[in-house]
Amino acid sequence: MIRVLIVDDHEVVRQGLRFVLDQEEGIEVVGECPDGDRALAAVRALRPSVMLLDMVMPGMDGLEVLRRLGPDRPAVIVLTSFQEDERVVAAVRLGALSYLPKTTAVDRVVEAVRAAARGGSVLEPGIAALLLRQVRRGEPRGRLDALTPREREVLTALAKGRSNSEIARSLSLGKETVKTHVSSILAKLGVADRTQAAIVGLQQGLVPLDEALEADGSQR
Amino acid sequence: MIRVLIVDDHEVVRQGLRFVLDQEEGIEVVGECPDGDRALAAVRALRPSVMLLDMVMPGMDGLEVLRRLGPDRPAVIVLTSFQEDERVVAAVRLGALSYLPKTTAVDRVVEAVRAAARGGSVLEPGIAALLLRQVRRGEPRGRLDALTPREREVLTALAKGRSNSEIARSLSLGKETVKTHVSSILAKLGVADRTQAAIVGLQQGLVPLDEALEADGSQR
DNA sequence: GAGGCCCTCCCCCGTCAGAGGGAGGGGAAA
DNA sequence: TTTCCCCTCCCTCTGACGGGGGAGGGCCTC
Repeated sequence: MIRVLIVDDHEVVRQGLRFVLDQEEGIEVVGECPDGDRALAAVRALRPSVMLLDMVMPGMDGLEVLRRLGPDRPAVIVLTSFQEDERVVAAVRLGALSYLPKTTAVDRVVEAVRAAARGGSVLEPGIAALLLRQVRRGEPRGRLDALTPREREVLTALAKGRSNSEIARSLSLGKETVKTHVSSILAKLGVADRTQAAIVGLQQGLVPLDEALEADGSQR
Repeated sequence: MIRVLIVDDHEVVRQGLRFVLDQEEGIEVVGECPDGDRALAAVRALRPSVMLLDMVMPGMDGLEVLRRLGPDRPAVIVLTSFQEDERVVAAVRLGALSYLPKTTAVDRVVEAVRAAARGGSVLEPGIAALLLRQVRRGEPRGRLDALTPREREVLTALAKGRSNSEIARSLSLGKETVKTHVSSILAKLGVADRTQAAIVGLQQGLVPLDEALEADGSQR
């Protein structure tokens, strides 16, 4: 029996997936979660063998969930609306077995679930092309891996267009500390200034482009 | 009987919606379409009273469908993944009755369908706030049409991560001139600094995100 | 011709950003 | 324990950035 956990903030999507998967033999949907926090808890509690994971969620997004999964993790299939996203590569690097756009036919989703249970992958043509392009471009070196967690936080804020003192305020730091972090970020990323660092952060999917300037929580 | 047409390129979403709506009394799903062309044909052929319309679709998108609907149109409920989008306003202006994020609970979707059949609207709090904000101030930031051609050129270079003097060199200008252009760009876009301006440029597609840091023309 | 916008360059001036030091505390690994 | 890295804050200093102006020339429209 393949135990599946569905993680998606859209209720219609969860119901649709459950409806489809429950009709399949040998597949059992053991849980649904609308966000990342509950997903991590559900993984520990339910021990699913396969997790269908949405990338875009309020609060903790799919990438963060992937980062925080322990070593004893389920096989992860990422199911998302965005193909052109740089986060495809990031997700694969973080251990996702399959990366399917939501436009995928339901048969393929079922196929991916069965493949994932065996450690296999299902690749849509569009995704395959994107991955190949990334590999070909060489040195995809998820350059963000060199950053410490704190630096990644700072870069996230920086990629949203915030100034040093705004970042300091939002992270409850002195602005000198922020400057220190920014300096090492620039050095590690090999870029010249904060604008270039912001671009790298956006390219690596640290912040979705369309959320980049929206003041989260506080307003500008 | 409320005759519903579902338009969405995601099969899981269509199945989920059909599953939910078919369980409701007085509601009948008369058709599903994966794209805009077939949606327009289905509207003519099936005469639905309510249409659930996705914004993001390959080929003709939701806005275009709204534009091309004749006067004898079904009540339209837009169902999409994007809240922060300026397309919310555009869709409402084009006659959409309700604009629901896909995170909406299924009950609310059913409610919206029944309301739409009577010509009514269902507003999610997030969308309501967005519409109010839009109404309150005419144009938000991000409009590149206010820029002069030269300013757009400068913003393009800026969005690639270049400094003022690099921009000056690449456009054969004095750097004081570049500063003048940058200042009016910041003013017209309503942003605080060059990083935010770069983000706007990237969001507006002035530079494709994956070409942002590549030195233009030559590589690396 | 006069007014308007755009492009170009110039000035001053204050602030911010980034480089290059140092330094203390904590935690993990040797 | 020592060692190393991370996080935090501090200092100085330079140059870039960005907000005020102004000014001349080109082009179009009225």
